Amino acid sequence: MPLKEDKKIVERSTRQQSSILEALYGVDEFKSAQDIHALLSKKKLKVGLATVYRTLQKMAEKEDIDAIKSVDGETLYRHCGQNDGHHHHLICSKCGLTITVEGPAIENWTEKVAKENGFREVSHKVDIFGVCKSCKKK
Amino acid sequence: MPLKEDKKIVERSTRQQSSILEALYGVDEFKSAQDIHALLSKKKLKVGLATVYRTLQKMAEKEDIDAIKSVDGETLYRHCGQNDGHHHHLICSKCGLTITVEGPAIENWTEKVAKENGFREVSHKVDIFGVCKSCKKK
DNA sequence: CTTTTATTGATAATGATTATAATTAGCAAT
DNA sequence: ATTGCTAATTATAATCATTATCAATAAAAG
Ligand SMILES: [Mn+2]
Ligand SMILES: [Mn+2]
Ligand SMILES: [Zn+2]
Ligand SMILES: [Zn+2]
Repeated sequence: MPLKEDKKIVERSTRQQSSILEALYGVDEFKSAQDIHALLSKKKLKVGLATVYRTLQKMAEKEDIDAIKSVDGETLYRHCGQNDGHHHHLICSKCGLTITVEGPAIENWTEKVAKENGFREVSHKVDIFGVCKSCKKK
Repeated sequence: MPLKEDKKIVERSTRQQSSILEALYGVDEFKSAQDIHALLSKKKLKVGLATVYRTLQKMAEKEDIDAIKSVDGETLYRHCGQNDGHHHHLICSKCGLTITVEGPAIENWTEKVAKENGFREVSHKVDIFGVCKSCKKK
């Protein structure tokens, strides 16, 4: 008789996951789990809050979406269509307008600083918050 | 009779504030409000938790101490003796070892990126997390 | 269809931070 | 030394985002 088979982790696709994905892809600002949940509710799509949290985290881990922490500690997610690799953000703290930026300059700098100090497995998070031009006018 | 005098906001010094200050100056790692509160309790110094929170925030606003957000969202404070101006940190996520670093490179970069995109009142927070040399050995 | 178990979701629990409101205590003037 | 003003403190309740539970549901495989 065969011993316990290797557990193979099966991925299952669900309507909930699709809904969440779709909702996030529909906006191009950073949104919190709560935001997305509210957004789905408004569309009469019933998805549990816990599921929204779980799904967004999982997608962020897989790097399918970007995650940042707002100034007041909330985790925000965003789908960054045009950009696959490592990058950073310039975010308007008034309206949420987000611009994706790349920077060999900082990449090199953090690398260098870390190396000089004998650090390994370094990660950095560089997000710039400010007020965009159109918000400045008001 | 004199009308109401200009309200002068008086700063009052208290034993609580001194205790908190002292506690923070005694360590050179980033500590949370809760950490400091526990630390004071251990020393039989009774200071309300709310007071610790308030005092640390106020000191951070005044730039007397540095504040960062840990990966899991906690606000951490540290007294950075040798450095007054704007700077960043290289932090060991295992042991908390913190190295203060300055970087004209990123300063210029963020400035440039912001300007190019018409952003104003920008602020950035660049903290590098990694594993220090001695932690790597273990 | 049946089995397996990943996934969901209602809800309770957590945990950091903040608000409240009554009490305490600097400090300048008397 | 005493008083008055009000900043500061503190115990406590309230918030609020996020996580843990765990029974119920439903993909995917056979
Ligand atoms: Mn980078
Ligand atoms: Mn800087
Ligand atoms: Zn804006
Ligand atoms: Zn270390």
